[in-house]
Amino acid sequence: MKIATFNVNSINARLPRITEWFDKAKPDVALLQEIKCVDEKFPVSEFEDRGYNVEVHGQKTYNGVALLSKFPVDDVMRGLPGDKEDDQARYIEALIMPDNEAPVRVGGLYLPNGNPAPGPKYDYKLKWMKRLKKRAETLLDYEEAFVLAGDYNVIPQAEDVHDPAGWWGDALYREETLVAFREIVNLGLTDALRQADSGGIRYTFWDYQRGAWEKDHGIRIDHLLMSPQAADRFKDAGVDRAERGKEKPSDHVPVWVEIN
DNA sequence: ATGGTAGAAGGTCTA
Repeated sequence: MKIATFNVNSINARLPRITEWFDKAKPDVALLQEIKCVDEKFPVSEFEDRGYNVEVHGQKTYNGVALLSKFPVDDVMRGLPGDKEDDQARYIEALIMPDNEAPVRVGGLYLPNGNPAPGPKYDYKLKWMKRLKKRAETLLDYEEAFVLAGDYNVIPQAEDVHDPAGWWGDALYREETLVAFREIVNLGLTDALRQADSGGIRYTFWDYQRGAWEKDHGIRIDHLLMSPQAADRFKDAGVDRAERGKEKPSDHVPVWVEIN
């Protein structure tokens, strides 16, 4: 089963790129972030026509996530538990039920950027990460295969950024962020890209500004974290880097994992 | 030392 995550930076602005990528990459499950539209404006039929079940957790202007699956889905959950005041659409989860493979639960997430740090937006990011940790703990208790994938807005370590010294202190790359991220990973999750043999670890985001793509000034912030039961089924993972060089691209590229 | 770009919405914010 191929599970992909892709921060599309507006589903409607990106529609030609996305449908083209779907037809080529053929993910079984796709988790999309920053769709930037309400549920009613999501181009559902574009994906239903390609054989996907479509689950959307939309929001006007900002954020918004979606889950697309070739297989039947159950237990769909919209929103990350743990804060009733939080009305930002950043999390969607479902149980994927293939016909002749074991089921896999997937969570698609758009973790808050958190800049400027320190400040209220950064506080929100750290709180959100604590809630995500809680959710991961709950899912681990089920002792089943799951993948938490999305735009984490976290640069895990120096090799994941072109200019570590320049980035240090940013909300994506500072001590409290890394501690919070490690607390989640250290529950027993495996970063899929780090398992990939060949060219697995690559950047997944290049800013639109300052010619970041041309200079390969990227960062790795889109991650797929696997539970032990999913990690045992790991086959391969990769980054569809070429998408960044196309016409009207997102500033992120798709990242995927294949499990048996 | 500031602004460079992109998107949605709408005359500004977020990234």
